[in-house]
Amino acid sequence: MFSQAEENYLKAIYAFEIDTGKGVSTNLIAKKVLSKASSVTDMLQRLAEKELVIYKKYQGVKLSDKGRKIASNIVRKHRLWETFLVDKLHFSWDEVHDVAEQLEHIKSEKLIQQLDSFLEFPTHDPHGDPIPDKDGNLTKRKKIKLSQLNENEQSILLGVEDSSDNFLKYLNKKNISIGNTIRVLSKEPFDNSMEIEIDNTQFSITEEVATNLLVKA
Amino acid sequence: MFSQAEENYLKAIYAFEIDTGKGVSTNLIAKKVLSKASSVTDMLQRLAEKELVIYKKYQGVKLSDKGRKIASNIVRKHRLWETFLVDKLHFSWDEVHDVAEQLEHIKSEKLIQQLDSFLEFPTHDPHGDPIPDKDGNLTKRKKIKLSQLNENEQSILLGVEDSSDNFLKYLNKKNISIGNTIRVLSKEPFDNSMEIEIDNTQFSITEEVATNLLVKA
DNA sequence: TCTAATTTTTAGATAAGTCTAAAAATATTT
DNA sequence: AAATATTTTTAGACTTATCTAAAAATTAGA
Repeated sequence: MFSQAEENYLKAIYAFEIDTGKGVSTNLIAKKVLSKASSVTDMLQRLAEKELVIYKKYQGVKLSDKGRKIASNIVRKHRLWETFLVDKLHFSWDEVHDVAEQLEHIKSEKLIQQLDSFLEFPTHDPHGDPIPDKDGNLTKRKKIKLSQLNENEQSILLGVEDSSDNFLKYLNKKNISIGNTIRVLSKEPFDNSMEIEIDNTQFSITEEVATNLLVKA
Repeated sequence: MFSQAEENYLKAIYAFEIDTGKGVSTNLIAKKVLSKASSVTDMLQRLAEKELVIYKKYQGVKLSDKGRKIASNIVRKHRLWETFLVDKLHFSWDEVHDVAEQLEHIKSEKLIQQLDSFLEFPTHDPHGDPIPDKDGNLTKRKKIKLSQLNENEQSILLGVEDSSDNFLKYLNKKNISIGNTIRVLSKEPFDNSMEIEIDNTQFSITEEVATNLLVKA
């Protein structure tokens, strides 16, 4: 079995791997697990010895198949517990994270199996994130263009259609980033522009922009 | 907050205190938490510094009010989780212990509150043990004489009516001890003796014995 | 009651996980 | 491409929780 610390490091690496696909840097992990770079180096060396990660000094780290399986299983547990907390114990979705961080480390095959069944085999957690199955497979999440949302609907930004440098720079300037919740305040029928709100800030975007932003369906 | 190790020691002391009422010995704790006496001494000194226990060298240890509150709260969580596992996730009562040992250390006031409510405020766990309330109060458990059980019923031995030396020696010789599960195989109407089974061993006891054994009601 | 057995404590080690400070490697900038 | 800045690693230290072996205290027995 693995310690909670080990599991947290694997989970952090897993999260970054999904996003980027390449080796994850020491500093990035340090920020995620709230520790210092030197502690991360230590841990990566221990994880490498256990063959849970592939690690070369100064080159960042990747998960081994074994490591990835463990990581996805922790994410699975985390998201099932979040679902439990919201659906059964009436937590609001901003209260669940800390508790799920603890619950995800409980070790019992049967517990997770039964919980999954009790929750009727959910595929997504209350945030809309996919729940990996036992083998780590994720249900591809359906995304729609922001332009397809109606007034007063909101969703979460999952990606972009156009990843040109110019477009990304625009997003950066406007402080729009992956994970943001976007609410459509109003739509202008004559040019299909929309007023949106992100983090309590309101501004308008053109149709061009709205069709290039993908939000959770 | 307290570490899992600390919580486990407090829980162990709490369990013995309830039984005996006096200071708990180092060796007894060591056996309970599966560690060595020297480790226990270490931990007791740390717990004493935090004022969770009253500890004097070679004199055994008692819980402080603060320590008892923490301990009873862990027992509360343990038993609520056991109830959850059996009632909601369909665990059998012999499968729940290890998992509940882990779950009892999850830290969240709200979680326990909501779980308690979700389970409809149970007063006893699946083994019939009382679930302490937030303030550590236990619902006194109802006990009945073994002689009141009918054929094919079973229960758990909770105590004795007659604690004379002779009777206790008899119980010892027959290998009957607190916590044993006793099943009534048959009752003899003419002398009220009964055939019972304990730990897969069958033997008969007189009415006298059966009326002096208290089992869970 | 004095000796022997048992229990408990101390002393010193070890492993996991963390830290700070300094050294080494890599990346950036002019 | 050299100098500077940043990132990463190493070295050494600390804390928690554990252990073994030996010493000290208590308990039990002849």
